[in-house]
Amino acid sequence: MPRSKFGDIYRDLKYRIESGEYPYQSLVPSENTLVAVYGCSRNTVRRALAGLIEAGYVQAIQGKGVRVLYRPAARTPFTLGRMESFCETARRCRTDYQTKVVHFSMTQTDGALAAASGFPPGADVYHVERVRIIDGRAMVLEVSYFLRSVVTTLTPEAAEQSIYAYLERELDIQIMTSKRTITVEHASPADRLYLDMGSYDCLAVVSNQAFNADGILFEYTVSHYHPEYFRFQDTASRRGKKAEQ
Amino acid sequence: MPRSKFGDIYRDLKYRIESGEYPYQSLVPSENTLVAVYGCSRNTVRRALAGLIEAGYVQAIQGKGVRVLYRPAARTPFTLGRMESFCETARRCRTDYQTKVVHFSMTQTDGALAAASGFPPGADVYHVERVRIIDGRAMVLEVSYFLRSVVTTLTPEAAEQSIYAYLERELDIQIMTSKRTITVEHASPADRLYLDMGSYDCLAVVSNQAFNADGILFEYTVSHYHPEYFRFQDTASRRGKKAEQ
DNA sequence: GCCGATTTGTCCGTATGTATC
DNA sequence: CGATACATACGGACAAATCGG
Repeated sequence: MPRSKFGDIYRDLKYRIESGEYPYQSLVPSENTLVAVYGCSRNTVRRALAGLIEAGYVQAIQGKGVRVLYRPAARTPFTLGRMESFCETARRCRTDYQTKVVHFSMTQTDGALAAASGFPPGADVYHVERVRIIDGRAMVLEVSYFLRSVVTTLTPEAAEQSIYAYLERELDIQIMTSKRTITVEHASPADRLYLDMGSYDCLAVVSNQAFNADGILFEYTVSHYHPEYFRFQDTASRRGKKAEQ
Repeated sequence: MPRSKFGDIYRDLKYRIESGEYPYQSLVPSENTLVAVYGCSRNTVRRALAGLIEAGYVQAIQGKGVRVLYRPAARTPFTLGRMESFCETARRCRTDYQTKVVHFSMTQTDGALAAASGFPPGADVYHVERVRIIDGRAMVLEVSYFLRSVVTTLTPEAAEQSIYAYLERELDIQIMTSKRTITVEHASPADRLYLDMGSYDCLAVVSNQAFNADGILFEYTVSHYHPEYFRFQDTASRRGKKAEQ
């Protein structure tokens, strides 16, 4: 279901760039040309281009054109980026994976958890701990808390599959905003218990806060990644000089 | 120098949010109200709001309003985010720091470096290695390559200070786009030689490609961060459904 | 160096659709 | 249902940067 015209144009241009029709360092057709091609206003074309800029696919150069910065990745074994869930990432990378629920309970946030998660103190939450197994190796330990006032019902069976698919399909809950913090920490005894750490004594820790369509913080997850299965990509672009201060 | 009206509005709203005038979970004034307040068109207000959404400060809810998601950070000792240089980060965090140039040379890209950096093979580059010392502890090892066809002159003295300030002031080179990849790796002998690794045997590795205003890749830097001084923050928001595929 | 054509950047006004209350 | 609020789209105008003659 093509929801918007600028979204269609965005996807079309993105596809043409990925397929090599607009190669690295070349200029895509000018905005006025695209207006004629797609039969829309210049504003709509510019919104599509803004999306490509944000995705790091192109860069606009005033007076010159829009240059392609995209290059096909030689190999991206397991790249975490933007707003994918673990299951989506695994599917995209065509890896074989499995999920094991090692803890499932209902509890209330205490002071420390409230401070770390951003939930109000004393709130009812589901507490779920899962181990992600990739190609037979336990690679990720995820400790999640879901606010029960939003996520009314949750079962270990749903957690065994994709929780996000369950939330979206059954409870009609979508993640609209996601705030992440990445750090590197010593592996804890729990990490050593559940994960195949091998020669590593550290791991990548991703703390994530998810907000639903109403702007309510409803999920807090801390994911512990084995170093060999952690990779995060990001693109930053300076637009107009807005960024400062 | 306020270059744009939507940039002014963006900064003003951001300041009001940070100062607590629009607290967490509240709704900022409606777009039409802001149009009246700032005396501009709705389009301009929306561009300012789009910036705040991307920064994770607010979230728009159709039919309801724009909700504040920002909360003052309790403790952010050394947060790497968006498009700051090391010196800017250090200044923002008011930490005492120092830079030591441990290598400076001119060379050409070989096959491996060309593949990793994205530079063309055989290109003339400056090769700079620097150690960042924070509060007397060597915490970051940065290995950088600068394309000489863009960065025509570079000296160890400029590298000892802020290279970006030098590039911007002296050579009028600005970073317009920056592509980053974050991984976690074992500490190499060079890391152990230069950094105070303590009990850690891993570090955060940030590979960075920087493009200038012409969309030319001119810098490739691999930064090795001590785990205690690495923190990366990021916000992702789903807008319009554009993100899929 | 100037000028004009091209191209992106900013801004305005308006109309219509959709979701919330 | 109507009022409010955000989402999408169109059109036009002018500024700023680039480039070629």
